[in-house]
Amino acid sequence: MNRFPSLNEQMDIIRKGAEEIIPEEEFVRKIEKSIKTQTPLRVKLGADPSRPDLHIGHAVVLGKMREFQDLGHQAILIIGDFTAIIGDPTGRNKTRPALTSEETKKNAQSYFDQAGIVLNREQLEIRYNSEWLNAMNFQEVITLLAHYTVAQILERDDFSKRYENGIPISIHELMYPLAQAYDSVAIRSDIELGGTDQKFNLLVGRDIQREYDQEPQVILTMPILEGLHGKEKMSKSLDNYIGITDTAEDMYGKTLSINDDMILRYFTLVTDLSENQIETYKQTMKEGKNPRDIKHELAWHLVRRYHDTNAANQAKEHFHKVFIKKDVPENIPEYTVIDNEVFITKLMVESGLCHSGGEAKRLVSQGGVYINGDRILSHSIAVQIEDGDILKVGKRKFIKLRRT
RNA sequence: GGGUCAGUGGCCGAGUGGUCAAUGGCAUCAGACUGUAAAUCUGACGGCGUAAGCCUACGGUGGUUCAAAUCCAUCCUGGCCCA
Repeated sequence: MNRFPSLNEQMDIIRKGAEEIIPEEEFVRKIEKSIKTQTPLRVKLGADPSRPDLHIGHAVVLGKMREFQDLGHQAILIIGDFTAIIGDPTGRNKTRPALTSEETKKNAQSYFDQAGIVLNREQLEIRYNSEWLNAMNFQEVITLLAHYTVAQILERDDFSKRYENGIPISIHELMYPLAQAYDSVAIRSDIELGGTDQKFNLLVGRDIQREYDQEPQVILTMPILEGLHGKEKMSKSLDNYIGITDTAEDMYGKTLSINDDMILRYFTLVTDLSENQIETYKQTMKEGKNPRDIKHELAWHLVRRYHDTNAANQAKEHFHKVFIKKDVPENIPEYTVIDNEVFITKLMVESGLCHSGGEAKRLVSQGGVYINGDRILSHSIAVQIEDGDILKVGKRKFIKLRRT
């Protein structure tokens, strides 16, 4: 009785969507050994508690972790509560602000709540890296640092670029990869997952484990998911993301606004469909089916994964109603108007649809404001409001007006 | 410690005494076209005001001047060179 699937079955699942497995032969050997000895592999994933809002870009690597869980391996989520006081410099061109320990704790909880949507919480080992990093004394820190050289650290191109461009690098930032690498030693990880942007940090883990006489971990990198417009990576600050906790309607709608050429990539990286199913979609698209229709399928599957089938159906219906038939959505916020007549710009600001009068004025003169479907033509007029009137600003902001 | 250069709107980056709410690019927003795609085109893009106009902004503070993002002093932050 084997508790693990065969090598080939495992490899097929694990390779899906993965960017790199380094080194792959070593990984195959680990899997073989695991099957032979009936011992689960220890699979490490670091969570950065300084960014508590997860989006489906983060879920790419979480999904891979889940696949390892489903194959019977031991998932270990490292909450980087200690390393958060450094702040991962990856991809940054400036030093990150340090977090207080309270913020970190709060964020860690919220991270866990969201990651739990994708991961199997029952089979998850959660470790805080302050457990061992806080316990190190200065001598132990020196010992760790002595295993690495400045040249090795500066190989990382975001460091070297900053250095060349005269952008400051604090000493403590250089220690980040080593701290993260030490996590691998502390939990004796067999494999560590991460985005391709983590490749350097993950590789340092191998070196350091070797220095501490451990069998080095294998690393598996997942692609970084592009945001909705397909240019930059998905990120909250660029506002091109689909949040794990977004409503079903938002998820559906945002998915529909991605570029056509990202449809298959999204299928592979963010849905739980098999490669065969995805191949079928690829074929139908090749045969000339409107990509729009495939995108609707994608959106449906995405919502189904993060909510459920029912929510997916409702989101689809909602989308058709509001954006295809251009009806007014249900459940829109209400705002109570007191006066008989109000200036349109004032109303837009007071009801929270605009940040300032200037913005409101601009929107009106550009023809983006409607009451009950009629375009408002002048920003300097007062309008009569009836109970139940619908104010629409831009493509998707609605408010229902109430009279007392 | 010494020398030197720099810090401008969400970002990049012009401007070096008045015509500067500050050229230009990116991002963003609205409109047209569509499939809430993409590409393209048009326009907007500090706050308050229906408007005339007023207010706040060019690292901080203080000063010179009728007038400063622009000049001076000082402080903070960073780069580079020398020690």
